[in-house]
Order: sequence, then C-alpha cells, then structure tokens
Amino acid sequence: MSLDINKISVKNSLSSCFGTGLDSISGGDEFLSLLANHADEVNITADNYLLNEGELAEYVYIPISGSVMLERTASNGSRQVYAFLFTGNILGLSTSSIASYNFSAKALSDLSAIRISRQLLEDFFRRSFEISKKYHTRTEIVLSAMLDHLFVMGQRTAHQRLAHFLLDMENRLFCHKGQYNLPMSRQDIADYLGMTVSTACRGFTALKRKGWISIASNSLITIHDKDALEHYITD
Amino acid sequence: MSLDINKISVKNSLSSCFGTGLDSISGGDEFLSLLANHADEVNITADNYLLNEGELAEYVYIPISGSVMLERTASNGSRQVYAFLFTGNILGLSTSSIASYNFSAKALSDLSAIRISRQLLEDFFRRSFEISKKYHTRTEIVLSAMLDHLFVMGQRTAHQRLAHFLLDMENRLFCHKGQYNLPMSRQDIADYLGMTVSTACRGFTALKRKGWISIASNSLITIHDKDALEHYITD
DNA sequence: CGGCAAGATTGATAAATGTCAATTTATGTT
DNA sequence: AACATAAATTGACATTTATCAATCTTGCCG
Repeated sequence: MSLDINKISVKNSLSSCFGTGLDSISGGDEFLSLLANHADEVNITADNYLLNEGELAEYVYIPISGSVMLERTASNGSRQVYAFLFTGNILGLSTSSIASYNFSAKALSDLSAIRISRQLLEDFFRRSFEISKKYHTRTEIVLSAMLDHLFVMGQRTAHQRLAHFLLDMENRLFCHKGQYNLPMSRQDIADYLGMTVSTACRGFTALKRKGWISIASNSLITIHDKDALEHYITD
Repeated sequence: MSLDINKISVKNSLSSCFGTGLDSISGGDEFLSLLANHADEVNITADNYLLNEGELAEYVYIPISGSVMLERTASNGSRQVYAFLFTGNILGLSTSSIASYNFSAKALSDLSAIRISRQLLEDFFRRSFEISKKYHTRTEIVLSAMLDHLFVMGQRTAHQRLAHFLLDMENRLFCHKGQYNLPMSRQDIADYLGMTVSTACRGFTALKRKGWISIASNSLITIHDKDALEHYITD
C-alpha cells in the first residue's frame, strides 16, 4: 500500500508527551519510504478504540489525522489518561514485542493512522542498526517525558498541573497567536492530571481570573501570559 | 577487569520499578561474560551521588551490593524520587546515548556497582541484534513499570499509595516470612509517593492500627495481611 | 552505659481537593 | 431560532492532605 509521507506532520516534536515527531525516528527518507511501502492505513470514528489493553501487541500506529488518548481503567472505574497523541506521534512504543498492550488507545476525533506490524519493524531493525538506534532513542525520549510528567504529578498542586498542561498543549497543538483548540474533554484532562472535573474547572477559572488565559468556547484556549504561567508552575 | 558474575543477584525481577533483573537482559551467559570483561567496578559511600542530572550520560550501572535512589530536585527544592534500585537492577536505561542523565542517582548505603560504557554497549548492540533486542525489551519493561506507578500516583490516595509501595518492596527486597528491611528514609518514601513525611507517617500508623503491618525498628517492616493490603489499594 | 542529634511520630490547624447537587453554557438537531 | 441533550461550571460541604511545632524514638558515639 502506498502512502503520501508528506501527509505526516512533523510538528509536535517537543516535550512531555508519549509520541514525538516521526521525523526523529527516521533513518533519513530511506526508512520512511520503507515503512510507507509496508504500512496499512486504518480509519476509526471518534470515541472508538484503536486498541485495547491486554490485546496482543501486533502493531505500531502513527496518526495521520485526528488525535488519540492513551488510558488505563481500573476495576473500580478509576481511569488514568497516560498521554494525548497527535499526528506524527508514535503509538505502541512502550510495549515489548512479545507482550500485550498495557494501555488502551481511544480516538478523540475521527482518526486515520498508518499501522506497521511490529514483526516487520523488527526485521528492519535486524537489517539496520542505525534504524534500530533511532527508534530506541525515541523510546528513551518517551521515558524521559514520562519522568517529567511524573515529577509534575508528584510535586505540583492541581492548578499548577493544569497550567503545565496548557503550556504543553500550546507547544504541541497547532497554535496561532497563543490560541489553540483542545481536542479533549474536561474529564479527559482531569483524568490525565489526576484530579476531578470540578477541580479542573476551578483551575481554568482561577487561571482566567488571573488574566493568564481566556476561554472562548470550552475548547478554544488563548494563552495571554506565558511567562506568568511558566513562573507559576515552578512555584 | 574481571568480575564474578555470581555476585550479581537476580532477585528483584518484578513489578513497578525502574531496573529489573540483570538476567532478563542477558543474551545467555555470553552477554554477561562479555560485559564482565569490559566493566569497571565503582564504589561510593552512603549518601553520595553516583551520577548527577545534566551530566553527560557515559555509563550504565548495575549495583552489586547496596541500593540506589533515582531523583530529581527542582529549583524550589521540591524533589521527586523516581525509583529505588537494588542489586542486579540496571541504572541508566532511560537516557539516550547522545544526551545527559535526566535524574541523579544517590547511594542509600555504601555501594558497589559495575559500570559499562554506553559506547561499548552500543558496539555490542551493533554486533548482535539479539542482545540489542533483550536490552530494549528491558527498557520497554521499565516504561511499562512507569505506567503502573503513574496510575497509582494519579488515581490513589496517599495511604493507598503507601500500601502499594510496601507490597512492591516486599516483592523486591530480601524478605523472610513477610518481614524485610527498608533501606530508605521516611522522607525518601514520601518524595517517591508525592506526599509529605507527616502524611507518610500517618499512613504507616493507619496500616498498623488495621493490623495489616507492624514496624519493629523504623526500617523493619512485617506484612501481616497481604490480601487486605492488596484489596485496599484497588479500592 | 549515657547523652546527643537526627529522624520519626503526633497534634492542632489551615489549605487543597473531593463529593454531590444545582445551575449555566455549549452543541447538535429539527 | 427553539429545543433537547450533554458538557462545563459553580456552590455548599466533607474529606484528605499540608503545615508547623512539639514530642518521642532511634541510632550513634564517646
């Protein structure tokens, strides 16, 4: 199956997130072309699951359009959202090739993604050490991002965590003059940051009152004072 | 330099921790022997740092005796402890070969560790895909453990997190009839679990009052009712 | 063995966050 | 545009956790 590589955005290469730019794992165009010739394209509609925790981890995915949320739900119903992934991010990194997925992936919007068999990926790695190295460096970057998130979760207040999240999204989403659209609900944000929806809402309100952000239509966020936010999250 | 491989414990292979058993990354004895012939041994005394955040990441370490704590301290003094590592655990996994350490490693006790150059490790990987695969599977297991910890941090109360920690330590430390010695201070535990020392202490007291644990001498813990603890942490 | 210093525990209180219900606002449909 | 529905926000109150100081315990060292 053929695929137009140019469709894959290389934005979102930054910071505390699971996936980062596809560009960063390529061993030059050679790798991308290789993948493109062996990748399927999958499409699912909003609110459906691309994969489920516990399923045999057969594929790695890269969203072409739309966004995805990685999550785990416990038996008592509590849910932790692990990450939000956007176009060009890689999904499936954290799963060993012999094991099953340790999270579920839910589409936040209608989604197109390319899908590469882990077996095939492994064959590429076997043939090219350089490609293997790029890919594994990428995994290590994800681990590093997890450390950042863990720090914030353990050492910051609910409102600070929210401010941190908004700055992170400003880096990763398409943003014009400090304005961007959040693709996830308040509940998703709350479950990502380990707080209730009420607390998340009060956080938004608090940041608005300080004049650091404004909210036009629930999902449309404008950052007015990035410096203040950055200072706020470090205490 | 020569090294007695038998000194390296293969316990601690379980659960939510950074490093896990060295056995799991070996490509059979061949790999261990290879490393042993190229490894240095380093020794440092309790409370000193094996490596510091920001330093060029030149080595991977494996403690032979003693234990280590990985941590990050922010400019305002708040500290997140990322992991406790014991003998046989691998230290340095989460750092890309071209970057610097993204945490510091502090000895909890007098420590001996073997030290392998990342450059050398990479040479091994280049030569043997199988060794590379084992190593990177190990990294993915660490990432998976981080997800477990993140879930607990985001979705559980302070006392539940403490109970979870005590069960984890029971798996990983030398334990006889439910009794084991914690090598870290209350402050370290609190910083690992994202709470204050006071809250950690109250947690210990609460678990004692329920009759699920007892504490002989601050560091000597006995688990009396593992089932109750396991039920407690899932709500 | 006694005394000291550091670490651990507890108490009183304040602050942060959760709970649950009411209300408001946004979104999608005719 | 009006409605219906779901999502977001807020208020009142309960619970959890932090803060800070006092007290107790442990481990260490002479």
